[in-house]
Amino acid sequence: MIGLMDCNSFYVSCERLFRPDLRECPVVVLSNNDGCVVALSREAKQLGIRRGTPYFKVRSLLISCGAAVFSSNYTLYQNISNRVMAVLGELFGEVEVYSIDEAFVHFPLDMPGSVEQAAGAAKEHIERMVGIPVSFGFARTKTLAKAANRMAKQSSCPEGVYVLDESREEEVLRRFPVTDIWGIGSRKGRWLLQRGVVSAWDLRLAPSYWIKEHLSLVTLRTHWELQGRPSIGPETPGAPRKGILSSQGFSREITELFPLSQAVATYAERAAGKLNDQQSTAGYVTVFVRTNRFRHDLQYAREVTLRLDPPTGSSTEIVAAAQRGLRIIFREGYSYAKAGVLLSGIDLPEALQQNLFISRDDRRQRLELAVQQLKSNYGRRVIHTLSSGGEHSWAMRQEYLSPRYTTNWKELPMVR
DNA sequence: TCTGGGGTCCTAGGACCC
DNA sequence: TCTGGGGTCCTAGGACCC
Repeated sequence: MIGLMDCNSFYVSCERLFRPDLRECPVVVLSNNDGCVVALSREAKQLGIRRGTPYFKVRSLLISCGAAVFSSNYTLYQNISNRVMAVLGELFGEVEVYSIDEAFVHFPLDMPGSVEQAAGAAKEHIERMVGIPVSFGFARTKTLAKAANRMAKQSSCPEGVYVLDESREEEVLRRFPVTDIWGIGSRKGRWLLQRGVVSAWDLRLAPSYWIKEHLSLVTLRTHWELQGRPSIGPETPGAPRKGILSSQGFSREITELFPLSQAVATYAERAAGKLNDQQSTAGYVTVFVRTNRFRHDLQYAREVTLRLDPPTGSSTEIVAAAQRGLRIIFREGYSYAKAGVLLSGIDLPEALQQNLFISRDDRRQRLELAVQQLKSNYGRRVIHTLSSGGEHSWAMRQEYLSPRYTTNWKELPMVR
């Protein structure tokens, strides 16, 4: 059987780990720029707040209820996630990490006891070793395991473990809304509802040719998975990214070229850093800028893609290209709210097509290497291009950031 | 005042080939 | 009068995921 482990309200649980005083209290975690609510504790859900709600709309409600509010602290969450996955790996062997708070596991045939017992023990062990509450759903396929996991999170399942045996599939899927199935989003969900496909069981019974014709191969796989035929393979572990995006909204709108180009340089450098981490080169740089999409006046959004020939991993070349791009799309007279840099055409250097007409500058390569070395030893911001430096008055808002308890010597939790 | 960021895969359609 | 059939590769955009 395939199992899906999912951390309960993961970001909230990470914050609570170091703030046990918040265990009973409503807690929310905000997106970048403290924009939207992206994680909620059970108590916060009971206040009627939904994931994705803009913070400014619920701020007064949260304050009046004595809720704790946090900015996203990804450094902390990623570190806690690594710990959860490591413990999971000790218990189940191979783990397919699907997201920061989810992983698929297999129940090994030689494991003693029932699936329920093993998952229950694993849940307890993770909570004891790392301190994060998790849920397990087991079933014949990934899609069914996802559904089982959802069952495990319901109040009717206090153990937090749900094993969806084949014999129980019909009973469970008949009550399972089609719109809650993994792979059915809002668009397909609406389309299916209009045609009387209401439950997961309905989708399982629908004719395959009808699904293939009107929906897609992806939905056909979902349909097979609901029938118990595994159709979604494993993700390749450690596969290099095919596109690398760094973008961010500004904490205040920008009208001048200079701060905008500073921001674009910063994002380009961040993207180049991720590119270097996977030791690849990029063939294209896309730069985009846009005004506040929630405003009705003076909308402007444009992007441009420049070719890097030959492909490069050099942060200085990538920054320079991004700034060239910005000068092409920048227009005076607008208030910019967001910019971003996307790297694509990504390849490993071995696969690199050598450009016969341009010889690589050896000194520049040595410089790149030295810069990378410094960054990996002393942190990403220890050295940066001049164009990304200076004061970032537009920098992300993070008013409620918790300390990086587990990854920074200066921010270790104190026990008094 | 204030509305996230980062990915993946698939499909359709165009350009091009024989 | 009559205008094939089969491919590949690339890109943009859509839908979905967390």
